[in-house]
This record gives sequence, C-alpha cells and structure tokens, in this order.
Amino acid sequence: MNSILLEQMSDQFKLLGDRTRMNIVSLLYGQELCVCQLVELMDTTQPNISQHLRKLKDAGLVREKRRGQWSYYHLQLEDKPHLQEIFKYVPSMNGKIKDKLSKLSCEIGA
Amino acid sequence: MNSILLEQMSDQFKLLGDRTRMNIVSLLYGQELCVCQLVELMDTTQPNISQHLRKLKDAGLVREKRRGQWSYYHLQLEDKPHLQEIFKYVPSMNGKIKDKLSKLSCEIGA
DNA sequence: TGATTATATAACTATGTACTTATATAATGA
DNA sequence: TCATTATATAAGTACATAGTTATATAATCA
Repeated sequence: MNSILLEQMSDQFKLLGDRTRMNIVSLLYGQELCVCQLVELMDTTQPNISQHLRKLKDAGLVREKRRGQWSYYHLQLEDKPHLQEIFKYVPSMNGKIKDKLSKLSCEIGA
Repeated sequence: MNSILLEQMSDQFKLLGDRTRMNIVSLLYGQELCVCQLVELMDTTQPNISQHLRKLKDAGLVREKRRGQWSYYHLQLEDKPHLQEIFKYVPSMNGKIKDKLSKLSCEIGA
C-alpha cells in the first residue's frame, strides 16, 4: 500500500484539526472560491480567513489563482489520496453556497 | 454518502495532528499495546503517553482494557469509516514492534 | 490621479496545549 | 505488611496559535 510519511500526515491533520480551516476546505470541495466569497459564507473576518488560507497554501492543501482583484482558491488533492478518502465523508456544502453568493460581483468559480 | 459531522471530524483530526498521538495510534494499528510497551517503543515519558492516551480515550479513538497491573489500549475504529480509510495509508509498524518488546514481562497483545 | 474594492501582512492578546516533575493510586508478590 | 511495578493525575512552565485591529499592497475604474 502507498504509505505516506507519518509526520507529513500528522501535519496535514493539524491543519484540518482547526474548525475554521476545516470549514474552508469543505467549502472549497467541489468548487473554487475567492476570499470575499469565503468571507460571505463564513462567520469570521477577512484577515482571519486570509491567514488560514496562507497556512493551507504553505502546506500544499490549496492553490491560489489571481484573476483581477480576486484571489481564487481551490483544493489540491491530486497527490493526496488519503485526504481524498476523507472528503468522501465530508457533508457537501454545494447547495447552500450558490444562494448566499448571488449578491457578490465576483464570478462563481468552476 | 455517509457524511460525518464536520465539527466531529475536525476534533478527531486535531488529535491526530499531534505527532506523539499520531505515533501512538500508528503503533496501535494492528495490535493492542499496554502503556509500558508504548513507553518502550516511543521516545518520551510515561506520564506524557498516559495523558495522550487519556485524550484519545475521551474522544473514543481508543479503548482500554486492564489486565492485572497492565492497561492495554486498542484502536476503536469500527464506527469511524473515514479514519479507517486513513490508516490504510499509515506505514505499518508491526515489524519493528516485536523485536523491541522482547525484554518486557507483559504479554504481547493480539 | 484619486477613490474604491479585494486581499495580504503585521503586531498584539488571549487562550490552548504539550511536556516535565512530582506524587497518588493500584496491582502484585515476597 | 512492605517493596516493587504499572499507571494515572496534578501542578507548573514554555510555547504555539487563533482571532482581532490596524495597516499595507494591489487591482480596478471614475
């Protein structure tokens, strides 16, 4: 079986062990979202979200693509099969997302 | 898909996000071990291990069975399919364990 | 250019927590 | 009963970190 370095797994779990970050990645599962969309969807401040995104990005869990003034983030799980397995058990947020974002001027990502 | 409460998953990941605890559970994957065996296998003190085991036990990740003066701990994953998936990717420790424990008086668990 | 919007960073505070040391509890056996 | 071994708990310390507030950077558009 493809085993992953224990320390690396533990570090990744530490990131998911914070509810704000777990919330972020669960929202990013299935679509990319920009920071202002995450701010709209979550109950915290923009700097807080940006700082968590930074940590997720440093660990390679998400990637950023800037389009104009917006920074879109998406999950990067291709090389992380163990995390892919986990997300099969994460409740889908896709339904709730589109309703809440209709008033924003940025586009809704793919 | 059987989705699990996001907060619950995050709390479990927080436990696995500590390397000492991740080490403990990886050693318990496949066999039960008592505290003194974990002390022998790991590079830390008995109180430290006991305190981590307490947290894992409180969260329902491990169970304890006392036999004589020894407390044996084993993983409790039957009702946690998402964690079962993860452990498929954890490198097996079984080989290294039996060598190191030969000098101890407690039995080697099933 | 200046105003506005989006995002990132920095500094600070408050809280959480891993680990250590010391000690208590519990079981065993002489 | 007393000594020994195994484990748990308690108290203290040092460090990590989540969140806030203030500010900087960057892009857009009038």
